Amino acid sequence: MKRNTWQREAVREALDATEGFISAQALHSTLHATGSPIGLATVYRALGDLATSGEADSLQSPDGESLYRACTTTGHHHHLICRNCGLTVEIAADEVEAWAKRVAARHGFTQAAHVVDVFGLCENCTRLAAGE
Amino acid sequence: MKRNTWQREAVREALDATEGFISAQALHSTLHATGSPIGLATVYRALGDLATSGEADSLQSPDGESLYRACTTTGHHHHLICRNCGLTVEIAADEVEAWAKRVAARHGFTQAAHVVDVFGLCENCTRLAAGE
DNA sequence: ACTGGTTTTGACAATCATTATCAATAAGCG
DNA sequence: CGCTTATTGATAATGATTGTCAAAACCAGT
Ligand SMILES: [Zn+2]
Ligand SMILES: [Zn+2]
Ligand SMILES: [Zn+2]
Ligand SMILES: [Zn+2]
Repeated sequence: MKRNTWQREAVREALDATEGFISAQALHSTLHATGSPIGLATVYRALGDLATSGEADSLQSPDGESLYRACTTTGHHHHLICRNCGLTVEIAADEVEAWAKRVAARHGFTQAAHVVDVFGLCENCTRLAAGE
Repeated sequence: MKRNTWQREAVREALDATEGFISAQALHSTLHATGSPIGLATVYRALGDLATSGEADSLQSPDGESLYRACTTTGHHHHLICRNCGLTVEIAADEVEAWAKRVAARHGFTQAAHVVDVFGLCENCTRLAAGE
């Protein structure tokens, strides 16, 4: 059976309090900074569980790190992510869903899943970059 | 200046001879298997260069490995990949390109790039899986 | 509230891919 | 052919993630 521990709750809350995607390492640091003695391995496990149960979304950063986020939208969706500050916008893209399904079917592929993410500079970060 | 070495050529050829995406480690093994004494670090460097120069495409496997492929299509495109045998189909997706541009603009994002990949089971692997 | 069986934790070791070092090697130019 | 310098490769270093396993924490049942 699945037990409730303050550690899991702490991870859930820390993730909720985070704007944008964050790595397991970074979340662990954040927790430590606030005085929590939670272990690193536990953070990894909790994030993995949250992702599996669908309570959190996960994706691979361009350099291969796993990033997590507590999403407000419950269903399947995608993300528009600022590569500088991490600001994230959730995107519903029926158009892309249909396309993915269609293209897989056309080539005889089954059990198709897809990775669709857009990375860019948000309005703020664009301004800041321009001011350089 | 950029020099030509048999090592770089060997990597290029091995990549050309490979159907589907392959990791640096795997390509290094393949090369060794054919008798080449090329070093692992060199394979990493060569693949990185090929990817940078646009001669090879790269993407992150679902578990975070960097995979490379010598693509026939020169321009920007995406992939439909068999997660079992690695068979890869190159896909042009103007529809998705337009969508990505549109969604970024709508939220004030600039310098938008995108990751769009479809993973599934190819026709063959689907048959094999069914026969289990 | 106490207890026992089971799950979870966490410090630490182990893995695994990738990158950094740096002395030895080999392109390419004259 | 020599010189200059980019490239190589054995190996160490890094860094994220996972495995280990005894100790601690849960929680259902008493
Ligand atoms: Zn930003
Ligand atoms: Zn989707
Ligand atoms: Zn296949
Ligand atoms: Zn595209």
